[in-house]
Amino acid sequence: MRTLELWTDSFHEGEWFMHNIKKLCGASSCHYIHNFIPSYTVELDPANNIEMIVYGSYKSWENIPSKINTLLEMGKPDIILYERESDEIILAIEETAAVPTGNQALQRCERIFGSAYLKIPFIYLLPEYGLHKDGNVRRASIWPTLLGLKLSLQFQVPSISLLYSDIDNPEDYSKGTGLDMLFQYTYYLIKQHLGVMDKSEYQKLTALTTDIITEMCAFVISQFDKIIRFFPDLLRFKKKAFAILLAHRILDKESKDVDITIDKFLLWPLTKDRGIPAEFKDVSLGAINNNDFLLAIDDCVRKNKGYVLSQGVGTRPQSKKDISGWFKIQSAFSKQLNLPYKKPSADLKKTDKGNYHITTSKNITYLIDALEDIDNAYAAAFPQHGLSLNKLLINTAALPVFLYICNSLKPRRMFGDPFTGQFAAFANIFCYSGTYRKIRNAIIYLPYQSAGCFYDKDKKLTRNKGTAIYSLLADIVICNDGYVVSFQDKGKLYGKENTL
DNA sequence: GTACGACTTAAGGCACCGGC
DNA sequence: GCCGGTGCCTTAAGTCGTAC
Repeated sequence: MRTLELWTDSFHEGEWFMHNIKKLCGASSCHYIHNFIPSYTVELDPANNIEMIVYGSYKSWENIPSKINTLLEMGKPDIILYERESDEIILAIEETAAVPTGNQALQRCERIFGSAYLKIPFIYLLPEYGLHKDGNVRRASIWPTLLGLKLSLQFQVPSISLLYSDIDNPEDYSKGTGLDMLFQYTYYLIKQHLGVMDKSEYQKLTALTTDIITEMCAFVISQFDKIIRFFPDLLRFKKKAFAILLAHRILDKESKDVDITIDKFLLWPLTKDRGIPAEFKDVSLGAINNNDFLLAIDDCVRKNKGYVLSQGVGTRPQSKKDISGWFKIQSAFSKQLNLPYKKPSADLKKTDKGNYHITTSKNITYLIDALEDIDNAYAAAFPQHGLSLNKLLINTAALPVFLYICNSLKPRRMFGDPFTGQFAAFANIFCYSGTYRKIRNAIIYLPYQSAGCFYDKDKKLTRNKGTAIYSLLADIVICNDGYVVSFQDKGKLYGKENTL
């Protein structure tokens, strides 16, 4: 009898998984190892029994397999299904009831990316409709679904998002197709992994995969215009042939693709190639708090050298007391590296309620046609360093740029949720082609974060979820006062001192 | 044009946990 | 006990459509 291990954040999630997967199987029984570790024997089909052991709370165990540890470095999925005998992760699952508001909808995307990057199948189960605290219903974001489709194509591994609930029953598991599809798909993946899948079941798996992709595409088509002003690949998303092709690519890794347009999947064009459509004309530019670098980037957009995608912008003001405390800690981080810390030259703008805006640029995502324009803006705003971004990024200097801004002031906050997930989603979607060919530079700008936040007391790059993701997806990070951490150069710090 | 309110965004709060 | 990292969730304030 083969034994599978269920690694979860809590026993509760393990029990939830077993409760649902058992429904698709024959007889089952449960006993407890050492009186507390649940071990199920499940009749997968009349010819195959399997044992499933539930390990709750990842960090409580000493024998955690190294493959699971590697996956956890890029974010913690709720459930990981693993077989020790073959040392293979069969599947990772993320399950949430969170209402999709703002960047929260993107906060789990680094897990989606991490799994696909490690060629591990991933299923994300989330509500299509959620009840917001204001009493109104919100519909899910398109970004996790877009990311899943792109990753499935790039890494030839299932990365799917499944939706539950409906508009009249927000957050209700029993509505919609998501929950049923999750466990049906899981059941097939287990059988496929164990090599006990017959031909008719493989056909059913193919049909199910095609259905899931069709639903993911349909969801994006019905929802994109609520979230972005422009969507680049609509025709493909409407074609059933694409769902069939992608299902085939995911399930039959030996197959040679015949569709040479895969590389152009979801390609975000240059302004100079497509011009500025009318819907971009009224886009909101400008800064709340003055920032020379970002004002120059806004100018690029005004001159048709790039565009922004956000629809509506947000600001999250903070109290004066918190702000001054965080500035002190940021300064201390800079001091550790003997760097200056530069506060904004003018006072932060005050809100009606007496808080202060920390927002610089109102948009946090820019797609800029040429690195040269970013380089010019950088050189004008931070002349003291004498740095050329064109030279720093010499291997990718010909590529356009995705610029991500995080105005977070609280030290090291940007390494955690929701920022890491948001960056991971955008960096993959904007900066890599359908065959995972790099097509844009990914540049992060953190106006308030000291470069010192990136290093420990021994001046080594800190190891956390943020730096793990940046190492894979970011080219450079521009920190406070223009100091640059280069992830093309293993986290080396650049500035006028040219130190680390 | 402006007032309103439904809706979106972007930031930290906070609970939990592990190391010291 | 405190402190820092992580991850789920809350919320200040801006946006934008609509009605007058």
